[in-house]
Amino acid sequence: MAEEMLDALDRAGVRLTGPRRKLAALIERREGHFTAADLLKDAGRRRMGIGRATVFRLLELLSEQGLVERIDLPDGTHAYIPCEPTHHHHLVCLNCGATTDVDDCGIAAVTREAARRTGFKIEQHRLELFGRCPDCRSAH
Amino acid sequence: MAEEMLDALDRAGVRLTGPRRKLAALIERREGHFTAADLLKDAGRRRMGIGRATVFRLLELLSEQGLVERIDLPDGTHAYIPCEPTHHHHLVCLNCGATTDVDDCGIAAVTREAARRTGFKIEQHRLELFGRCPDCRSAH
DNA sequence: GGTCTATTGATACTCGGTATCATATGTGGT
DNA sequence: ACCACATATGATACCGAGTATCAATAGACC
Repeated sequence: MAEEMLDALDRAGVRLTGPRRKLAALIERREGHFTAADLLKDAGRRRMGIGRATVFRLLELLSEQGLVERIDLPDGTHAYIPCEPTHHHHLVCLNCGATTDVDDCGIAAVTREAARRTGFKIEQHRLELFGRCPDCRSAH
Repeated sequence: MAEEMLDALDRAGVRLTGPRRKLAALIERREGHFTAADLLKDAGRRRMGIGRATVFRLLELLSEQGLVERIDLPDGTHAYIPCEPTHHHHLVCLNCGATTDVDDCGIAAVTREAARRTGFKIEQHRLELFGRCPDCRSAH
């Protein structure tokens, strides 16, 4: 997956620098959602001298490429999650933070219906689902 | 609608103070979404001496009562919109910022399907729709 | 009106994110 | 393998949204 990110960066025509490689590796070993501060802490712990700005810059790049997405958690805070660059929605575990992607699932019909009722022309949507992942459910 | 807010505050057992009344009135005359800074500017223009903290405090109260909701715009910024205290979703005009509420529209089926596919137990969801409102569409 | 607690506004702070800028480093051409 | 030069970097300063603190104020109930 770090490969995937680096490929995407390459395709985007940006340089494959040391900090970017290291950060991609750190993102890879993360599970669930994470914040920029989390990444920075990871980097700091390993004494890679990576600057705050660099972290934000990479997250922005990756999010332009759709490999990472910024979501809004129910408590109002932001987090990033690694994901596939196709349109999809996120399922976030409220307990452990694990995330999964789900594709359409019938949203198209919902937006069509909402458009019909309101007269809006709907151009984008965002759907986020929150709950308990299978692991956290079974761990009673 | 300012009445509605004040009633709700009263019901919530908090005091109906001057600043709260004034801010409720300001929210009422807003159209579409707004930020805390917008409200503060409104208040400043009218030389009501209302503090920053007070604005945030009221928005928090109102959002606990479900009369205002904080949404995440596609550009990543936050905004508040006045709305009904029942569960619903928001339609936001990307052009003028107008908002409407829509209720279920078939989301329940979507979450059920997503739950089936992933094994998650879904407890909350957030759906935001963005597009062009009827007025902005007709204004070619 | 008086009392007492909730609320206020000023101020300082935190935290996520961005702008700036001199320095360092990939990259493509030779 | 080297060079040149644009791109990326990290330090630092900054910004804007939101929160904590706290002495002063003002609702609410008697």
